[in-house]
Amino acid sequence: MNQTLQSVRGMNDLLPDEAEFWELFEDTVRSWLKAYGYRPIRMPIVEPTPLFKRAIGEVTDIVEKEMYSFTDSLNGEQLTLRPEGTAGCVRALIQHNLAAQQVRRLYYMGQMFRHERPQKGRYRQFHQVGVETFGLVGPDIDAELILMGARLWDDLGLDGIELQINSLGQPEERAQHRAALVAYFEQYSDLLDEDARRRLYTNPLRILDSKNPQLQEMCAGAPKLIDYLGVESLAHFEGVQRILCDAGLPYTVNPRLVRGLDYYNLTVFEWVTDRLGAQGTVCAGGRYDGLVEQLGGKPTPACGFAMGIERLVALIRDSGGTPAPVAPDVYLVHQGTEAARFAFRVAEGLRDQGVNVLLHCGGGSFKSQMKKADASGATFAVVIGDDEAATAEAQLKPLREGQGAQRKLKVSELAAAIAGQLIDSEIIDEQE
RNA sequence: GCGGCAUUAGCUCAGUCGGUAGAGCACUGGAUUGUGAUUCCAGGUGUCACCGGUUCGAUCCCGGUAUGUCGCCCCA
Repeated sequence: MNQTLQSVRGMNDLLPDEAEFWELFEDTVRSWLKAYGYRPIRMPIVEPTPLFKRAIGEVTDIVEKEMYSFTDSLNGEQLTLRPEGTAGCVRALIQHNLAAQQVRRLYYMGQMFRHERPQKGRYRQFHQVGVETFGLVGPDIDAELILMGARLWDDLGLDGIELQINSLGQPEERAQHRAALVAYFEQYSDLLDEDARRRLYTNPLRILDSKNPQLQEMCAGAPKLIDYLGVESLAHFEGVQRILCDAGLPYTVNPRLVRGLDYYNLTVFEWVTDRLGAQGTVCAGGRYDGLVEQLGGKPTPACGFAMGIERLVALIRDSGGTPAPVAPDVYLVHQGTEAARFAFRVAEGLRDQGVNVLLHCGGGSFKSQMKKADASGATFAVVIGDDEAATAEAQLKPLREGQGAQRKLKVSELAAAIAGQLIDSEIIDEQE
């Protein structure tokens, strides 16, 4: 195997079986979004590096060590392959003044790039569906975004995905809590392990997640974020929960749920499964009211989430979802010079009438062509030799059970006969 | 970025106590020269991931690299 001709580590090819699966997933996602009135937007994969530094935060792991950043050698611009979609979406919103046009609900799907060590469910090029809303203060829209998730899991036939929610409050509330938390941990600095010491000033909230049992005991008494939330923040959080309760959607309030990106405030949520090992989060999001202004736009409240497509597709696969491969209606078998010329006309004529035709190419005996017809999964073989070509006829041979014997038909009758039998067999399928 | 495990035919895998390898599936051809799926016959495939070391000799032992996988970090 030639080492130089491999895909980049963590960036994978999707072969036809897998790609068909993805198309099915994408179809489901699009009709789900349409049901909620969301409209598509497509942003570039490459954006100016400062966009992500300003949006995500200079001191986050993503910006510090995971971004594919480079200098355009032709003009010296600092560019980055997008590590997430929200920043670019907000940039587009501001640049085209979409908020003024009452565009409030948007979605996109596409690849993102983070230079992490690849693992199952975590790749350097990965794909997200992003859903963003602008100009809506919530909590109704927060709850809508959460409820949408539940419907999608249902549409995809998935269960066992659990909802966790939390409120991060406003930045000043969070800052007060963080200061109190650091002060608390400093009191017990002799108890902190190496890991916790490192996080004390970078990410003190993560200390609460420590698996060290001694630390867990001490953490139980640590200041809680919810005690630092003001009246308005609490009311917002309660408003979200009320709608979730009204909808009968079960959830867990996880006070330790935080986000890896700096721009979130108030509502945050995650949909989590225990079936994907270490990468259990399939969908996560929350409110980011300050981001639009932070990036130079007019103050605009916003809320959204992102789903990991690789993770969701893996879940669907694991739960046994394997779609039937896409098969043509007809495999067109032909032999002879005149038959070959005629076959092209027949194939195009059938396609004109809505029949999916795989035209045999490359010659070979009838026998070998029939083998390929069978392997293609086609419902029918249409067989044309020079005899048929001479009389503008074709043999219509059913390849599957219960569809009768081979018939010789005028080419002009072919499409109708195929359509008729396809409908008949669908009725039979439904009765079964 | 850190640690554990793995890497043999297109796919799934077996195997050699160190003497350069096999099965199933798939593929190709044939069973009276124009017809698939079942059956029968025949056929081919691999630098045993890559680079180096030990050895008379390595796919098997050792080291490094690459890729995957599990966990950590972090995250969708």
